[in-house]
Amino acid sequence: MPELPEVECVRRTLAPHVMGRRLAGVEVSLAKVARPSPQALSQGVAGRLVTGHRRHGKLLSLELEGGALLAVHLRMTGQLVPAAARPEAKHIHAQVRFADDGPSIWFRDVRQFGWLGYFADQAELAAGPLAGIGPDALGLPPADLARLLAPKAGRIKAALLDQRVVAGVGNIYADECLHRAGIHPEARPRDLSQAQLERLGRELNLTLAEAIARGGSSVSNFVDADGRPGTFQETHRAYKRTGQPCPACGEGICRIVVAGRSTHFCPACQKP
DNA sequence: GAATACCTGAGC
DNA sequence: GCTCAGGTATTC
Repeated sequence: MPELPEVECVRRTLAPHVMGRRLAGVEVSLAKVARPSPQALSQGVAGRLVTGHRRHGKLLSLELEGGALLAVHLRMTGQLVPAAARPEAKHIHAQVRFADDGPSIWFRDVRQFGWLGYFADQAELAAGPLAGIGPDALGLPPADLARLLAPKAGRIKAALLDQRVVAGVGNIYADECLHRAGIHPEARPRDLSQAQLERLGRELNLTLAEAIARGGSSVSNFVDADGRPGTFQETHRAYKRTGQPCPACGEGICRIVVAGRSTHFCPACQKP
């Protein structure tokens, strides 16, 4: 968290705050959040217009005049908040400033895992944070997901969380789409049918699209770039619902650990 | 492919 | 005061 839907919501709400504005620099108060360094980040972006915005998996990037990019990874608790949202003063590690002296964008991150980076062009981004990353999960044809998963010998949940297989799925949406597809999180993709894997692909697409429509899941401190939380957590069927009834059959939701991650599933709907 | 490190705050 | 939360790089 934030995962693909939350990053997508940040992208969409951030756009009106930054598009067409000229950057002045980035003031960094915690050096490790700046890549490759606070100086290189600030000098790299300074003077450039923001001309576009993209997302690949959980990585957000602003396209700058001349082909350079300002990329942001929110990791666990990162937030991008415009000054208008009156962010809490604590845990703000960087301020993205604009030449028009208008409102800055603040980078806030309680756990300090997230980062902002300057990349000279798409190739540098592709060779860096996007190296080895699989196709974006949003809109991925179910047959493609099935083909990517089919040869995997490990647990299906581990494969979904592996960004090299498919980009953007984290713990919440892995549990949610496995529940909707009726697949046990410890199942091995290799042992599943083509039909089961394609159903998973369809459910993943539906889950991500619904989550985006509801502004994402706010399970810890997630807010979009307008400071607003999402509501998709209200419709979670498995994630963090240990002991509560499965919405499909009424059985109690179970919690186990898979791939080192807390995992929630219905023992009746998701038989091994 | 699994364990560990990185972090801080929430909840016991 | 302890455990847990979890995305990803690193290390076994």
